[in-house]
Amino acid sequence: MAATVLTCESCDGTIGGVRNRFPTRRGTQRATISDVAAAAGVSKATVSKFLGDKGYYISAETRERIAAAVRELEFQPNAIAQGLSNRRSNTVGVIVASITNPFYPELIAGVEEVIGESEYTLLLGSTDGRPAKEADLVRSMLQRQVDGLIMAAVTMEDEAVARLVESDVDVVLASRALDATPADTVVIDNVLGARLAVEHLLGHGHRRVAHLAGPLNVVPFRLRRDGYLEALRSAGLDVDERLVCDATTESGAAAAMTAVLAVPDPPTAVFVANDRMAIAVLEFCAARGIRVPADLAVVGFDNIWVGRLSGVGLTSVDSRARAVGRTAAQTLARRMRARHADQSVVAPPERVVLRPDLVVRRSCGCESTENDDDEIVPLFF
Amino acid sequence: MAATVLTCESCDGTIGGVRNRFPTRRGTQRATISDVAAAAGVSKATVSKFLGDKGYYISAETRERIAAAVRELEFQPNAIAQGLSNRRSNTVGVIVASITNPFYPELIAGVEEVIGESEYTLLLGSTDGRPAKEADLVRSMLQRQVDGLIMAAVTMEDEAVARLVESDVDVVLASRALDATPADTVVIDNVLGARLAVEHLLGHGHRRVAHLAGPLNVVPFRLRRDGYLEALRSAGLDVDERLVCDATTESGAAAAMTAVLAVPDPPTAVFVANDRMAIAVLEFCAARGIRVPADLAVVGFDNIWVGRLSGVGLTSVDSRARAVGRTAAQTLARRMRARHADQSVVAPPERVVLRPDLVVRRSCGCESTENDDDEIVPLFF
DNA sequence: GTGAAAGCGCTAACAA
DNA sequence: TTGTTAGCGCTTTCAC
Repeated sequence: MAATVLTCESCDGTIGGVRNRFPTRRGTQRATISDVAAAAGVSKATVSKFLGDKGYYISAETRERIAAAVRELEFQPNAIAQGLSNRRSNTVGVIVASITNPFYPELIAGVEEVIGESEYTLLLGSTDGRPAKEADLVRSMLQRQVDGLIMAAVTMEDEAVARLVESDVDVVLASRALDATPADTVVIDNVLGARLAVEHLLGHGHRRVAHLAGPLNVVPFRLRRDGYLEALRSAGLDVDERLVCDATTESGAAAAMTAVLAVPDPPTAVFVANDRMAIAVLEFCAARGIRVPADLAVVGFDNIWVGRLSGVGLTSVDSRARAVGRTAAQTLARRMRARHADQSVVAPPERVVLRPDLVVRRSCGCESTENDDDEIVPLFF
Repeated sequence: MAATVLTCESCDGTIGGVRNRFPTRRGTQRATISDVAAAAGVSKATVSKFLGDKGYYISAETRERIAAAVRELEFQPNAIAQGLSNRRSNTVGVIVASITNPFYPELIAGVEEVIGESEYTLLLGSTDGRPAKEADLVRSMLQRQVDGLIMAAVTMEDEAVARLVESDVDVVLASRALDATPADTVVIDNVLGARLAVEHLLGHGHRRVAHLAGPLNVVPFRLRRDGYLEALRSAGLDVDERLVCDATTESGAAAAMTAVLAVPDPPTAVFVANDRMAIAVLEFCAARGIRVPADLAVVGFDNIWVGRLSGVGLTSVDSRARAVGRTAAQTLARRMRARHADQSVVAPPERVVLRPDLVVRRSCGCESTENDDDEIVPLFF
């Protein structure tokens, strides 16, 4: 049972003449290491050694007495206090652009897969693509002394990111690399991914391929557009500026598509910079009676799970969210371990580039070749 | 610029005869309140007062000097230290069953919507439906001194939850209510939701309605099954046990459906306990050439966004994930505020029951009536 | 083997 | 208006 502090009427809430800042609080106070020490009849230091089991010698008898006290008082070490003393919080921050875009939960799950095994806990933040919120989150996480930070959403200026990377937290970028500053990075090859997509469409015989881009101040989107351009040029095709546009919302996507399709000699295919937009395009087509892929072939990017549903059948470039998350977490873990063990030798930054794959389904004009791998994942949760 | 600690060769890393535990660390040390105090030529206390701006009087001049020092040193208060001193971490934990089930990100987004405005940060955990992991997460969050906890996944024993609720953290249950112990709770009426679903199917003339249930040790799933049974009974129909079954994975769902459809006088409709499973059923039907809704009408539960895609068209009971998250966060915020302000008066626990709605689309046999509300949400992130 | 003491960075009560 | 001081709960050094 935890130490219960009773409301003590005779007591004036004073300790050594100085008023206690936290007189009597409602409920049950948590036991502290001092309580345990007192109960076991030893010093705090001994209890601490016992708890840390870092190879200190403690007599079997003392050991047993402490264990009993811990059990009795249901003692749980206060991680905040430990953190202050150790100068580490055992906590890693993960900043994503949007928790409701299925890409990110997948990435987070990858991070959890590896971090969850350790003693670390995840501090999560979602920026909704708002740079201000991103800055806020970074600040707040640094103040909370995260030991490491995975940034899967960076709209910040390169320079700000660089400052962060050079600070004394370990940072892994999981969305874009930095040109000037070397930093641990795990990304996919966005240019290649886009080329894969566009080349596939060209392979189907399309010559007028549009591109629905994301906001070009976000690096991966810019790279995807670059890949699109490259693919066209390598095929000896001219780029028609009117076929490249971006949109911000569902209705915006519809408007953009309307505009693109109104161009003389309209596109017969479109490469969309991410699946959420691609799906919006699919919906747009369904509503307008535009047949996919007969009238318009569509390829997306990210390969979120929705795309594989038989009613959707979206061909998409797999951006390996889970693998990115996993790799980023591994890189971070290695980094943190190194810092913990040794304070001077710094390994050079790692830059992992994962290879995206094109997952072919119906929307590009192929027969769905996919051998839909039955997931062994529980469906309830 | 932050205070840089240079590697000082002449210095023996000793302070007052006692060896410093953290000699010289790589990189830039963060400035502390003492650094600021020194730089501004005032005491720590004054700096603290300045930072907290809790209406302490500080001369304009001092104020300016401190501000300058803060700026100069890029001082960021250490939230861990603040937490230790204040006995609060300004952090709230959110435990969900699965981050990759779209229901939960939606709930989390709701929580963020209201918590994000405040100074609190989210500590996130996903249990994957594993009770052991759930227990671990709770422990770890308590050790990290979360000020509040939102539990959107409870497989724990009632009694354990009750102990938690009676502890000195504020807890809001967002998935099930407790029978014995009063506790802040935000849930939807699962029984009603299930009735809505089944009654709708009965309204379509179905008389043989199957139920694909979730694991019945999880309260909401049990309640949904109860609602299913109630609806049948109120309609004067017999319950055929063979039409009620559960499954664990995608292939399991397929097996369950195969079994159910093999029963003599097979069902013409099925009410599925959540959308992930319902979608698995839809996929199953598509693969087998079973037409939905002609051969089999399907209604799910949760109304995850995927259902509204034109290629899916899943009729489903909206479980108001976002609203639940938002409400839970508001309740929690109120609770934490109260605790912060006053330590004795305890408001009675709130129990909010949200009303689920049936969202009608094609899979039940209706013409899709849905007026698909263009979201004004950005599609990129 | 065990304990006393100092200190992690911050806050608040009280004195000046 | 500002400073002194005593913690918050824990870890580690160093002395016993």
